[in-house]
Amino acid sequence: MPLVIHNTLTRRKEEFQPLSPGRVSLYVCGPTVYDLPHLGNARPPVVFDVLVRLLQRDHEVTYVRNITDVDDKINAAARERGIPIRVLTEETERYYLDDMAALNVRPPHLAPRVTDHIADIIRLINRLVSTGHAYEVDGHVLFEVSTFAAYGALSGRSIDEMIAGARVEVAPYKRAPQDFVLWKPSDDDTPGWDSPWGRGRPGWHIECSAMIDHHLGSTIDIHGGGADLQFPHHENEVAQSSCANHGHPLARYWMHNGMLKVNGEKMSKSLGNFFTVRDVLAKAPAEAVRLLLLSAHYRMELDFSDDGLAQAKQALDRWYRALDQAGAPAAGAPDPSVVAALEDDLNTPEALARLHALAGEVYTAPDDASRQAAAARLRASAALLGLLEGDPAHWLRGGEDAGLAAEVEAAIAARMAARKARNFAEADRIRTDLAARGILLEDGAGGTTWRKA
RNA sequence: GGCCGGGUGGCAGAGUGGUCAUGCAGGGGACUGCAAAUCCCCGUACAGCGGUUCGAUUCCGCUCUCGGCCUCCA
Repeated sequence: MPLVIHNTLTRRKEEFQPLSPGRVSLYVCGPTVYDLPHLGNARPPVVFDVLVRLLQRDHEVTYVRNITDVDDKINAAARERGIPIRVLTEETERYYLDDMAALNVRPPHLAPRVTDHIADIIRLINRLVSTGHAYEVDGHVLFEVSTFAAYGALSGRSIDEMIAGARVEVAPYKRAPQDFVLWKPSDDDTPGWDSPWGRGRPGWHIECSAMIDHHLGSTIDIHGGGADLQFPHHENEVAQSSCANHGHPLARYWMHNGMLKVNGEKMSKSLGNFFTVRDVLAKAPAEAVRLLLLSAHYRMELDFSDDGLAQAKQALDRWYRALDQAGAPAAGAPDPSVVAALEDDLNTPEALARLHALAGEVYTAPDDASRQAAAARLRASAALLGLLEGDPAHWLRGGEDAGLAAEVEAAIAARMAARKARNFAEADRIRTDLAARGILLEDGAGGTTWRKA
């Protein structure tokens, strides 16, 4: 089955064909590092991590996710905290990478920083100025939107509509209200770099165009990001890059993930209704958080709730228990049904339903051999989603607390003896005591096993 | 106001022009000394109103409603 992707450019599903067979270039907009990432910020990395895992089965993937470390919000945050900008951005980048690692997001192949690409940005702007797509006014360089006929194609809006919207910033130096900044002057207290237009810093959108151009070339296969970036960010990227590259399209497939919501509203810094990834990791296992983020289709909105988190944990309990019962998992191949679900525009809910079916096969297997085969398929299938890669015993019984394990085993033995003697009051007392400490016993055909609640 | 995307059983959440999602919760049963786990069975769900059709939750139109973007945003 071929991979099918919903392309924002055409608003329909299309069969994915990379520009060069067997090779895929992917760019996803990364974080602006001024504050701890919230759960909504984690959705694109998790979603596109699954895409990369899927693509890597038969493609050589080059995945770039930038770090934006030049931005006015960064400047403001650093000023507020009274720390150097560099300290803030490095600290925040560290937090971001740690949080993503906790969510089992594999690092991208390249994670370029804007500060390392100022020269590329200046060169790109120069190309736009010299070809008449950008103009300089008082140290500002602006992109002249009217020079790009296809402007609005990605986000599906016309310039007329946007002007009618009248919320576009109308700065006196702009030739037209929809023109946007490529370069702006910096005062002495603001980070800046020397340029043909004086000391200044890049505008918001140009960085991505410059880094894509530098690392991946003029046309990439897939560009991803949050739906809220579709306009103006991605629209402006398209305009800049196309105009700087003789009309070559920036990306052939655009993918946008839906917003994470809290109580029906978009989770966002400005609304203040956000949970940082750290907040959430404090109350649920990281893998449950990852599962929750994959429990709705990536293009749909996803309402975050503690109940959803609890359900995700329950599902993992069931799956890990299946793996645990099957013994040491052998290497396996993913189940075709899971692959097919993911190849259908990353239908993770369907894939998760298949995982439940595979777990059922483990539980109903007639013999050890078929049970292990089913478990191997479950594990390999889940790995495409970045799930069930941990040790089942660790998930169910916790870390290497040998003392606890020995103690529980001793209690289980004592209970077994009481049961043999038909002293059920004593047996139940032992079980109840353990339950009070969060240890649950499960009597199976092969003896009694235990797990943490 | 303009543009875009949703409204599916108690909840979460896929999908389809004509017997099935799936998970959680709930009910019944099996197993068990009892639990837990697991297995089996169980729900006239597709916002409303029209239309197309032999047949629509699925296609079309309208209405209501929720959210996103249009300003920083993943």
